[in-house]
Amino acid sequence: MRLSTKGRYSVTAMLDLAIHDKAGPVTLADISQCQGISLSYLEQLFARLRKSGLVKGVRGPGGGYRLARPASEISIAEIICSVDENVDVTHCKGEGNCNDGSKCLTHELWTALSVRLHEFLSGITLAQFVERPGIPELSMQRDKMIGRFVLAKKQAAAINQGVFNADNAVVNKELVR
Amino acid sequence: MRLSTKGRYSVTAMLDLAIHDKAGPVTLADISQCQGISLSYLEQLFARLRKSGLVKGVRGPGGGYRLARPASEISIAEIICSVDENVDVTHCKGEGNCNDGSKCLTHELWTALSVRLHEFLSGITLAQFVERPGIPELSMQRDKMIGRFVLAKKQAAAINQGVFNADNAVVNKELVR
DNA sequence: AAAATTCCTGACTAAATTAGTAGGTTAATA
DNA sequence: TATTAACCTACTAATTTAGTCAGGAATTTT
Repeated sequence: MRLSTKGRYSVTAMLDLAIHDKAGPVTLADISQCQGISLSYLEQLFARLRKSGLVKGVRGPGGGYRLARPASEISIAEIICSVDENVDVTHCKGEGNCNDGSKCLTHELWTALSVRLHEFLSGITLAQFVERPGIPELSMQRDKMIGRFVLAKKQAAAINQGVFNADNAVVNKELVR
Repeated sequence: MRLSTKGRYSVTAMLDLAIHDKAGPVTLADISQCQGISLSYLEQLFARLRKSGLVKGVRGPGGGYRLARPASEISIAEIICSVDENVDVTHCKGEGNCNDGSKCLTHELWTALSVRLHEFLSGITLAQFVERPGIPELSMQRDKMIGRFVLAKKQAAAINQGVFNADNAVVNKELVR
């Protein structure tokens, strides 16, 4: 599992979509302006997100992109994996013979870590972020300044606990079998 | 927080050091051979690890690198951060005005995620990995095939100097075979 | 003391990835 | 029909990654 700027851009863009999900599609031009990423580069990223079934494109005026599924069913791990094609980590192409004929030990250890990391990010959904206290208000404030008019009440009502609860701590402790 | 090949190389190399910690220093040439990374590139990575106080270099014949602290006190997060200098994520240099004058919302959300990820990796130590069942045995098996008889060599040298008493000799004998 | 071994440093190069550009087409709306 | 915005392909520039080279400096063995 890799974590580069590509993944970061995608996650933040998806967050943008999640925040405005109920207000309709979000254009890439808006995201481009708000986050300082070039439009065409965004298009490349969204082409992958679309192929992975994470977003749906809506053409024509008033169109844009929206989440293909509820934000509560889209994990951070999914987003990152869809844009960062996973590279071969091992150098031995899974044949298991790294220079000395025996199984490569440290590579296996790294793989184990990578799996745990993936599990961790799989447990975090877009919804958990968007529903954090204060976020809906901030979102509205920004939209106002830009000129986007979006929903008001429903989001404001969606205030509950913070993003991360005790679940993650459990994952952490289970790391070493 | 970033997670690139640089971080992966460093973590796997540090795992190698942790595994052989009791047998003495590990040379970069060995790691280079075992993991298929170039020696000079490893030297670059280890220069940073050393500056971060994670490893200690031992010069001269029989030298190499070893952990500066017990493996139980070195986290994966530390290793990754020491080689991957953190880039400015926000594009607004912390001034808080991303294009529209208001605070950049999605960037903050990303930062929140990044913090949690860091916490997650900070909770994982090298020792937790190395001490998994079966690992020490595998490690020794591999060393045998490569032709490293580090422990035996060190032990012999130590006995010549009269360091080991009978009890230690027994303990180390078990380690070798 | 000499030789072998290994760390350490800096400058340089090739490959890969990232980021951005340009120029279109298709589909939906007004 | 004109406009909007997704969608697509190919190309380019910038940056990062990975590796190379050459030359020390420190330390142990012989």
